[in-house]
Amino acid sequence: MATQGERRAETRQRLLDAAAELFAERGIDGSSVDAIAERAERTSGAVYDHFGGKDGLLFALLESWVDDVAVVIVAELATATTIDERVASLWRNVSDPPTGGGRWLALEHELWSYAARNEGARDHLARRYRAAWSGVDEAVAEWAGADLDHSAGPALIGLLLGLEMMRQVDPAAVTDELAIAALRGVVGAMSGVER
Amino acid sequence: MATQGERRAETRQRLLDAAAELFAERGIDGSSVDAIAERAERTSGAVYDHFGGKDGLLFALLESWVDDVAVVIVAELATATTIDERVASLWRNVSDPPTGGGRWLALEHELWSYAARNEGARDHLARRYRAAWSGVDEAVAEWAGADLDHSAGPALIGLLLGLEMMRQVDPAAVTDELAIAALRGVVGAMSGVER
DNA sequence: CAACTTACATAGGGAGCGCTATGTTTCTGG
DNA sequence: CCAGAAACATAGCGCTCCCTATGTAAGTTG
Repeated sequence: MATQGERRAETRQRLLDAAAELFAERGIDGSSVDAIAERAERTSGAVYDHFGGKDGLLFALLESWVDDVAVVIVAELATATTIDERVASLWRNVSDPPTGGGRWLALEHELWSYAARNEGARDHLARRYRAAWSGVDEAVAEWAGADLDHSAGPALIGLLLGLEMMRQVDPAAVTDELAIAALRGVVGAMSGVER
Repeated sequence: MATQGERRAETRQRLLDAAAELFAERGIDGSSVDAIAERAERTSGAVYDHFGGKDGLLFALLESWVDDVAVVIVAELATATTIDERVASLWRNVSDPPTGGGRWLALEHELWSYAARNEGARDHLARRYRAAWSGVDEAVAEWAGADLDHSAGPALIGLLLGLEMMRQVDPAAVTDELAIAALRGVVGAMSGVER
């Protein structure tokens, strides 16, 4: 048999995966602790022992999952050389993300809605986004080879999210070319290369 | 006494207003029918008589509320003359909307999450956004005085939504100047005026 | 003004929820 | 090998939710 530590680690991961799936599918409020435990092939007792409750599970999910995605994106960005390639890389990671099986945006929406009503979740979300902004700012400043007129982070991340939302409504309406053109337009506007 | 028609109309509006407030505050799942009715100073019986249930109330809310906002935005857009003014007008209507008391985005998020799990709501949302896109496309083509390289609707609406999301995380990070610069960048990229 | 209808209120059933208290099995340290 | 702890399972309490069935008062119609 496995050690207790191994058993515990696997149960933890199973619960996190199950929660991510169910939150995206049915919403946070729509996912009962029992349903999450059942999908993880455990029972609710395990959830309470590991995370103390539904909120604890949500916060733990937020931590683990964001770290995973950030690593992949940064790695792929480093291989691109032109601005178009970099922007395309960003867009690809949003429109066809490496993890989460396309339910990424659904979960993100759930977290937003939840954060709007929960201070702890709000702080979590704010930290995540501020970190992402400053990462983007550094990268864009480097590409542009100059200081920025405006912070590019909020505008670029916002556009990425907004484009993906629109693509969700109608995939045909947001082609890759359109997305890349729009993203390039914002990069240009923030770095002041035009006009 | 008022006529039955008047009574009915007022109850309907009270219920819609109460639902919009509560959905934004506590989420759709977090708002019970009884709580909505109580805020409207009615009882749950009135909700079921008027809308047949929670879903019916949500759909009715969607119809009425979108129409209201669209009218205001189109009217204000008509008074602007330069592209910057028009873009600023769009942004102002998103960042400081005429109705809903700032809870606009919270309700929008709720609807998105709900639509992800409900086909009827998904169709509603798609219709709304497609209408908004084509409206924006027509307007931008007219401003630019030329055909567009890409459909500007999805990119512009997406950026507006995304910027407002970022502003929600940190109001100081998304100044009006930044938002307008980014929006202008996208308009330029879609109409192909640069490069 | 009586019969009818409309508009909403009231009461409660049935189901599901989060969480706690406690039981059972598996591992670990001496 | 055996106490004790750790990891999870089980049972059930108290609450809330959506919805239906039914009651009642006000308005409408002939």
